[in-house]
Amino acid sequence: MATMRDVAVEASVSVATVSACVSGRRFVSPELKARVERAIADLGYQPDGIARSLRTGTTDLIGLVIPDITNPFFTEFVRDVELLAKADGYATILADSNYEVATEARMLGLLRQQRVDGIILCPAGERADYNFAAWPQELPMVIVDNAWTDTPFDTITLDNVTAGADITRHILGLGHREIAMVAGPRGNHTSDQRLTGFVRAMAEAGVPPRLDFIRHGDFREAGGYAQGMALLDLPQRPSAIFVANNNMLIGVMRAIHDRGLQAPDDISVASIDDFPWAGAFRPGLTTARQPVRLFAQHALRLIRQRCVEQTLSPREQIMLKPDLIIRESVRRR
Amino acid sequence: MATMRDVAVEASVSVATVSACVSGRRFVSPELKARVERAIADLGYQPDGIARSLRTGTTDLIGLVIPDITNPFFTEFVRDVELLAKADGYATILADSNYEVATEARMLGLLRQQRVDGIILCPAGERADYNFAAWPQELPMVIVDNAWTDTPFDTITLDNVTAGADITRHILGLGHREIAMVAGPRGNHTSDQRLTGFVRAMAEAGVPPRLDFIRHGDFREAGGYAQGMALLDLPQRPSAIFVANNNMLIGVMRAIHDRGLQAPDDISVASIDDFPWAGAFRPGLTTARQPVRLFAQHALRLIRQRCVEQTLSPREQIMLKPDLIIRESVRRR
DNA sequence: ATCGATTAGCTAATCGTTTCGCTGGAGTTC
DNA sequence: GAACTCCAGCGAAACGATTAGCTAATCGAT
Repeated sequence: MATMRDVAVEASVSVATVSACVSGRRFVSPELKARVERAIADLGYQPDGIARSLRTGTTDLIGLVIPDITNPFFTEFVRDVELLAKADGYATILADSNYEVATEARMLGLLRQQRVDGIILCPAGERADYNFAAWPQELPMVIVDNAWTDTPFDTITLDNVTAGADITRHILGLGHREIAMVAGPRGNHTSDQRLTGFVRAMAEAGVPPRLDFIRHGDFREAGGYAQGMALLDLPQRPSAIFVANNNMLIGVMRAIHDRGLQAPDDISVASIDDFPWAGAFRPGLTTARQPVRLFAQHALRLIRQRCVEQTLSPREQIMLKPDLIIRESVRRR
Repeated sequence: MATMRDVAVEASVSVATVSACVSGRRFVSPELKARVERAIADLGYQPDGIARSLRTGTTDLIGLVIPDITNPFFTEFVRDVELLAKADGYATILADSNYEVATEARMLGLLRQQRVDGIILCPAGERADYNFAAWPQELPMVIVDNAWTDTPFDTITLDNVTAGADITRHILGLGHREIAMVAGPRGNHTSDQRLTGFVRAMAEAGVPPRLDFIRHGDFREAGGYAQGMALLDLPQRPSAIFVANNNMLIGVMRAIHDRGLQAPDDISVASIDDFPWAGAFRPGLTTARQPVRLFAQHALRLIRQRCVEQTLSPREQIMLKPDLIIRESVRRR
């Protein structure tokens, strides 16, 4: 590989001048510039990003840590982040924590070592698991999606209470009273909020939810399947199921299928998180869609801001509203 | 941030000794080791990966370039690559080319600048668009999925002809004769191969395919929808449609839905590429599944191999068989 | 005692950039 | 024409690790 020194020799100038040409930060006379550019082309020179990073202290890399890229919400989020980052001249290091807090911690450490310019974290677990007192304050991090309120970091979340309440009100509005919920893991912040929304909307309607209609899954398909099965096998099964996320929804749909039932004829279904083909199959699924693109935009804006700003502005806690997308999976009762 | 020098001062040893402790490559007496470790803990020191990389010439980073992360095949592939890479101590830089050859080229250049240890490329376009003569031979690259045969690189692909033929034979075997195909873009290698398999199987069965039953989409949902619509609106519509990939399948399903038809009652459907919830909806979709995990394993094995090996072993061209997954979307005729 | 082998730990060079601060010639002002 | 200011271009010092090569201490063998 040709280095800047090689180019300098070839063009009979100093390395400083080559650097000036490449970066364009200093004026170089047209004559020398032409010589340097020729030499660069002749040698096929490409600047070494590592050396540059060492000197400048900036890598143009951002770290993106998510719990499960297979979940369409995160797939979409990764796509949007990568797209916008690229447009800003950043590359993205992707790390999938597989919902394991230990893995997540390892990856955060690794990103720190790689000297990324900023980190976007969609946490796998709960507050108690983290020790952010020791976090280097020159490394901006923004927490997206599953954020608790008392971190020192910027956060971006869905208004999960509203999302849960909106879906529940929609189901209630179509005449259902026997409504079950497949929530996420007990103690998970996001799950708790969505459950709160459900309970609140039910209370408003004067329909206290039955305890055995509230079940906790794992935010993955298997959990949805298991909890869906449990609900369907109840002596008196619900007339509608509200599922707390997309993957568990898939599991619930499979359970309904396996019990020889049809949605929405035999049982109605709705969930939080939209996905690209939620409308492509029968039944088209009614969902509360998260504004994923906005999540990505805010996250990158915050990182850029924190990277350049001198005086620390107060942290932002952004909470965005869901969009209710009504398709066919909840039927009037 | 504390540097190695700070640690050295704190522990009253030389930087060389600190380095020896951290890397474990040299023996250090227990006494000094303890002092160094104390200092590291006290200062919260973390080694600087950038500086290390500059010196050692290795970044423990691999680049992964794909055309569309939203496509479940690539989502799964990204997940597998990242998972296996992580286990090997590599981090993954993700780049989505959005099926644009120019973007892809930009990202390849960027990865080169970042001095990644290896690149896994799922090409967006065709051979003609690339100039790999100038590729630095110390940077291993393996081409996955949409690979042409005359590159200097290792390649890993599905046996696309077999996949196309398998699906077609399955449809033929259930009594269909009026079979249409929604292929990918004209001139795309993968698409051409799948089409070849289709034509070959039809010819074997003595059923020459009708020309207006062969249509070219864009490997994305919109194209599938458009071509599906065109097929459904034909005066004599086919009894079965073979779709060349998953995303176009979604589009075709939507077209069938929008025309008030049902699969497989009114029309049968099958495709290449499985996806996680292909079986979760009605109808469960019959597909030829690509062995994604194997793709990832081979790709990483090849990169590791090329990174350490002294003498250049001949390039490998790996071609793997699909798994036919029969569900309900093709009905006996 | 002396020599050589062994070894823990240190000094300093190195990786390839960026950038501070200097130099020397050209242009401007009296 | 002396005294100034400019400014293009250069030399050399960072950045923070790794590591080759050296030093000095220890030990055993002669």
